Amino acid sequence: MAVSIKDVAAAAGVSPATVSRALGGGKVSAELRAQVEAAVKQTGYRPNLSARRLRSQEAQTIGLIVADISNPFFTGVARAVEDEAYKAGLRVILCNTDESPEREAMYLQLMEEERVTGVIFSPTRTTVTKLMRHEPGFPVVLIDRAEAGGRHDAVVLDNFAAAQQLVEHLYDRGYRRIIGLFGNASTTGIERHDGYVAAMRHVGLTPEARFIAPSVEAAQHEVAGWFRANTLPEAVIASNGLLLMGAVRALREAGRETPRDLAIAGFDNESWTELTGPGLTVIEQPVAEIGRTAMRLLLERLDEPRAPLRKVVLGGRCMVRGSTAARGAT
Amino acid sequence: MAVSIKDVAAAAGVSPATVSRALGGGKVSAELRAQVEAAVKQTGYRPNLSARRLRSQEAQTIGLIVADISNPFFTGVARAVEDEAYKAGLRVILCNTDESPEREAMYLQLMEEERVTGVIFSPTRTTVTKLMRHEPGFPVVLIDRAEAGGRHDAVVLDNFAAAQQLVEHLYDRGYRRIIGLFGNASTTGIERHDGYVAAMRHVGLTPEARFIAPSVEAAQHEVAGWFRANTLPEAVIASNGLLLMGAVRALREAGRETPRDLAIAGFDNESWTELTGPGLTVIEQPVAEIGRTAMRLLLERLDEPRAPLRKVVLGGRCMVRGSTAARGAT
DNA sequence: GGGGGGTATGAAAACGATTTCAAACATCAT
DNA sequence: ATGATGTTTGAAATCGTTTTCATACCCCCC
Repeated sequence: MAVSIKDVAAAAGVSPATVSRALGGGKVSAELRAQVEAAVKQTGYRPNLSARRLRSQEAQTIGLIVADISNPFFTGVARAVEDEAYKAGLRVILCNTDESPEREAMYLQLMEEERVTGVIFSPTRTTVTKLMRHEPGFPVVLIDRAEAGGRHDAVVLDNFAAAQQLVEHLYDRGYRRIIGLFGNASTTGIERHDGYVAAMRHVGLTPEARFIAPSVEAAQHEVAGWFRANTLPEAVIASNGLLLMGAVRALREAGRETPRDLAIAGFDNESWTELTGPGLTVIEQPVAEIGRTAMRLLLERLDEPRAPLRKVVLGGRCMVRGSTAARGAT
Repeated sequence: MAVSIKDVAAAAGVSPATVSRALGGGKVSAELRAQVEAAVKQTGYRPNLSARRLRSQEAQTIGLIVADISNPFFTGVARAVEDEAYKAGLRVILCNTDESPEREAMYLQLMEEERVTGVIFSPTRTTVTKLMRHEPGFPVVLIDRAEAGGRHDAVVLDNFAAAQQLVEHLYDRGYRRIIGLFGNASTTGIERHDGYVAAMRHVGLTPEARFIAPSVEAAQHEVAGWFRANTLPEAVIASNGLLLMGAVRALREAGRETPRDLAIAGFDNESWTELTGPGLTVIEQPVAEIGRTAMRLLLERLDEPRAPLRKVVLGGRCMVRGSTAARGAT
């Protein structure tokens, strides 16, 4: 069917071995190399990657398994990972799990069957514990979410400190009754919750936390409930971009405004947070840096499989905008 | 190294052929099948996809090459494609070109080397003409953007009609001086431009179109220029989500408001368009439907390679929001 | 009881590349 | 001139599957 290395060899009047060497950068006389290149051009030869991988036993491919491809945080990370991988001569298989443990398991198995070189992975809480049992046949670098035990390299945000920052900022601006909204699928939700609780206690306030599904709808429903029940707090902290959007939607639907009726702060500096109302105060994550670091950790791990585990913790930056203006200033 | 089908065969006391048949759904006695399954479990066997693909000559994999993975339009399409592919037992390799013809060429070549079953592709204008020369070794379904000549199946929005709709809507609301902002990388920009011009002429207005790079920054810069030069129109139509965001940003930076100072309408019903200012009037594209249809066309093409070409044109829906409230109503 | 027809199984070929190994040849020092 | 050494090339083995082909077996019917 398609043209194989044998056809090229025949056309160039050399052996398949020589063609392989000429294309793979081996030692070949300039004369034969030219013949081979001409033959390649003439026949329109394209190497068969399956055959190459089978024989050489290296896939030159990494898997990138993210929880939600429509979340700007992950697309940002993906972009950085892809750029770095490309520089290192590696291909990337991008997989989207939608926070579903079943799909995570499916993709991890697929990665084994593809015999990938390594995997960068943002697991759900469910899988993170399961990962510790069955050891896959490739190194794994966790991003965004890490295990407590820490059996894999990881790069994460300093979630505890970031949540603290938000609480302190709101406290400084005069807000006292502050509810925290956290995603229940990931470990980041827990860490941010812990930072929130610690900071609240530290300034002498009573923490009120809600763990909900990581979706716009769940957050919107939760916050809308506060309006209906007339139990609106002074401020809300949303643990990620989806929850943040849900909170904003609920506010708009109720015909209210931030910060007059409810101060809002959250995570993920998505481009729309700048454009809604007076702008939303958020923690900006160093997205590209996370992707680059994950790739670097993976490459180093491949180089040195027995090196000690490493967990890189990056700091977030608080972008203050109008949604947390000083209380009563309006 | 890893456990192969021979190891399983040895463990089960059968031949490799039998193992292959047992796993592949061939005819095997219940007894042996049970032995094989036990052996698979015991040895932890995972088939090697490279070997399988090499021998069976079918990749069971499609490539999905999109122009911008951080654009919600494409993530929406990708999600639908992935779901459908999964149902059909196909894997998906997702590639992001960032509207770069070089990366497009690179990925198309990669797809050839992977010997993929087929490709779904949103090409730049540059590549769409080049595609017509070199015929790749797999069927291609174009999405979002199609060739004029039409050598490949395609599924696109009715861009002409959608742009018309926006112009008519703005005209009805009392706006007269309407500038159109179009992306210069894709064929959609051209089609939307044509619809805009036709509709403007039809109602007796003078079209004023600008072709710019498909980025937030380019649009922001363009619109900001209008403020500086004091040549602000009454309304602007932005040809996609990025340009729309640029226009909104420029407006905010100038401290102005929509629709009082400038009416805004555009394409792509991204979730933030609902949350900014009084909401933005946009054309909603049937994202999931586009993905599903593309996958269906591809499967049908694989089934019937010689069937006549098909181009599916889907209609958009106009979501009217506050950014195009009747002129002077405020 | 012997031949025909189907079925389950295994041996071996094949997929398309890389890599090992050996052979051929050139180079150079003795 | 001879042997040692190194370099370039080709023949053949190999990677882990699937698939073809042959074989052995069973069942049934005449």
